[in-house]
Amino acid sequence: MIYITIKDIAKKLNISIATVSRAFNDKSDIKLDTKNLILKTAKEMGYRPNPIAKKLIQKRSLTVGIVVPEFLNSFFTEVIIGAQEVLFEKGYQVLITQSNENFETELKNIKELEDSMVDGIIISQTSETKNVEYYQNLIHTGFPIVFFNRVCDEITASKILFNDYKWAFFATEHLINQGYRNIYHLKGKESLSLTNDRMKGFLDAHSKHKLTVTKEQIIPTGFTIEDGQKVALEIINSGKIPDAIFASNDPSAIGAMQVFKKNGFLIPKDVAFVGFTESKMGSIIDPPLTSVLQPAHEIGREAARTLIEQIENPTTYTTQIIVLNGQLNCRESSNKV
Amino acid sequence: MIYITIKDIAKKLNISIATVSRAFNDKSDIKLDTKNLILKTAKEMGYRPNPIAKKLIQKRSLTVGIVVPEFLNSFFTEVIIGAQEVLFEKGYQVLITQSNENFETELKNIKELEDSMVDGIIISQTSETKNVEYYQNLIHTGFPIVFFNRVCDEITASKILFNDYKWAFFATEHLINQGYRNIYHLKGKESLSLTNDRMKGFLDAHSKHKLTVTKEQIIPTGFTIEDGQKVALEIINSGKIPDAIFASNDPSAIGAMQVFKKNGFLIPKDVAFVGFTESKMGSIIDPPLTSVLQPAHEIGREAARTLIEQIENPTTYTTQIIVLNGQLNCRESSNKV
DNA sequence: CTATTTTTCGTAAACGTTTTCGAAAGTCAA
DNA sequence: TTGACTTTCGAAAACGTTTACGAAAAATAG
Repeated sequence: MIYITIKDIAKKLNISIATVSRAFNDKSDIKLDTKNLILKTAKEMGYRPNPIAKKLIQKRSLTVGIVVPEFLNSFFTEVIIGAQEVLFEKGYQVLITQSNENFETELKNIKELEDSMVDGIIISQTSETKNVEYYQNLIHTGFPIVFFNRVCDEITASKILFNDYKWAFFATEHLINQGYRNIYHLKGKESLSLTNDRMKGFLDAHSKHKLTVTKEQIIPTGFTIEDGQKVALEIINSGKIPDAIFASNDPSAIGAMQVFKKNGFLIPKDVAFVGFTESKMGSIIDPPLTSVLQPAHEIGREAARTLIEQIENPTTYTTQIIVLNGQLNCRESSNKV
Repeated sequence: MIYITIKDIAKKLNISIATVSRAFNDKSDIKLDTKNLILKTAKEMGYRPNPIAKKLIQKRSLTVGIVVPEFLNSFFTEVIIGAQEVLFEKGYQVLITQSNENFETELKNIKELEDSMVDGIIISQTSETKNVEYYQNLIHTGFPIVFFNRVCDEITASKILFNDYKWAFFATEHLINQGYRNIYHLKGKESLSLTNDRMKGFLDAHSKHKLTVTKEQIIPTGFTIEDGQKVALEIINSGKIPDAIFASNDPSAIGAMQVFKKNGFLIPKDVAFVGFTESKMGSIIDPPLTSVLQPAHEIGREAARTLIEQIENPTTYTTQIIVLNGQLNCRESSNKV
């Protein structure tokens, strides 16, 4: 690879490299004629500005990191796509890492991103995140960071959120309105605020309709299909069968539903299912899964926008909490009749 | 952000920056004592080497680009994960772009990656790729590039392949062995070699069993769920119903199967289905979809390995064609009886 | 036509590294 | 002690940009 530099252009035109540089940066102190001449010959010579040299002198990497628990899940993929859209448009490169639901990997990713000198980070934490100290130090130094979806209450930083309480409430109320009375909730890991928000929505929907909830209706679970399968087996083996299950995400709902189906239960006649954070999978299974649609794409875009704002206005910027709206998509899996 | 540089360390220890640099690069011409002293104080001062400066002087970006048609599809996501694993380990950063099955976007991505001065590119082309000129020029300049999965025959470069012919043959033969006789093939876009390979496998399996294939058994289709749905409707409306469908990928198989189910056909009694490039979706639908498993993860790793080899041995490297093995996972969707 | 302002450009430093070259210091044998 | 190596280090250039500063040239005012 042989690269053309501004030096080559300068030499060819018998001008200084400063002038060539000015031509490319829309500076005012250059004559239009020379600017055009430079741009023209640069094009002819096949010049491409070296972004690395630019980054070095400007002391900005024009790179941001994204940390997600995993990206086989279509929700996170959608978020990433949305974020990339606005980041690319603004000239940022994107480094994507996954923590595999492991807190140490998450921290390792963060540190590697720091070593890569990213200008900022967008992150959805693992369900194992306990130690928030590292984040608080980072934020304290003014490092731009935006959280989304999986967030810790203790951390004060910009966050792109979803009203988990409200939509869990609606989802539960939907089941109640359909006539289901013995509803189980598969709740996620304790450390995440969304876990408690969704559970609170579940509980308050019951309260509103004067229904009591017993302790055994609430079952801690993980976020994977396998977690759902495991918990479903336990429920079936216990002999106490609910008439509906509200899972705190789609994969666990799908896993549970699979097992119930396999064991001869009719969906939704015997047991109804509602998921959360609608996934493509949910709509192709049989019966299609009722779920809360999160605006994943918009979450990504909003996170990117917020992060860029923070990066480009380090002094004036103040943290933002943005709550986006969702939608309950009712499908067959929760249709009593 | 205030960064510590080797200058700061040099000043503090009253030595030259050259020596500090040597300490970090395992150079031989430095005394062990001074090296240890430097590393120790560097750590104390919180020094982090600036990767951008390093890249500039070494004239390597230590970055590679990946171009995929989309990454909502779990196959490509898996490939990316595999590739990232080995690339990260070797110190490379990864820039991921998607072409949205659009050739112009694909080319735009390539050019942007070039502008980012990536050291190499891993790519799976869109099904619309027609003009191979740009690639041939690129390859001719010695630019490291590895193709996988979606590949053009006309391009001579390193490729990580799958034996599409063989596995399409096996998949078809499986249907024939099950007793299906009127099998339709949903084939993909012409421009991809895998399209023809899979079709040839389909045809040859029929020949082997002395079955003739009529023209209407082969239907050109796209690669999405929607494409599958559309073509299924057309088939149903035509009134000529096959007893099995071999699609050239999972989403189109899934889309078609959905429509047949909705129209009252029993799977696999009335119509059997076989997909290709096994996806997570295929295993959770009802009935589970028979499909050819491609070693996506390994494809990614192999592509990365090959690319790195090419980047790091520009003179001695010769192009490699690597064919990986797969597996036919027979599930309910193609189980006669 | 001179004085002043404005426009346009070149010089040189800077960004944080790596690396070549040569010099100083240390080691060893005789 | 001398000479010949060997080890260890520093000075300085280089990578390809941007930009502060000042000078030259052009434009304007009087």
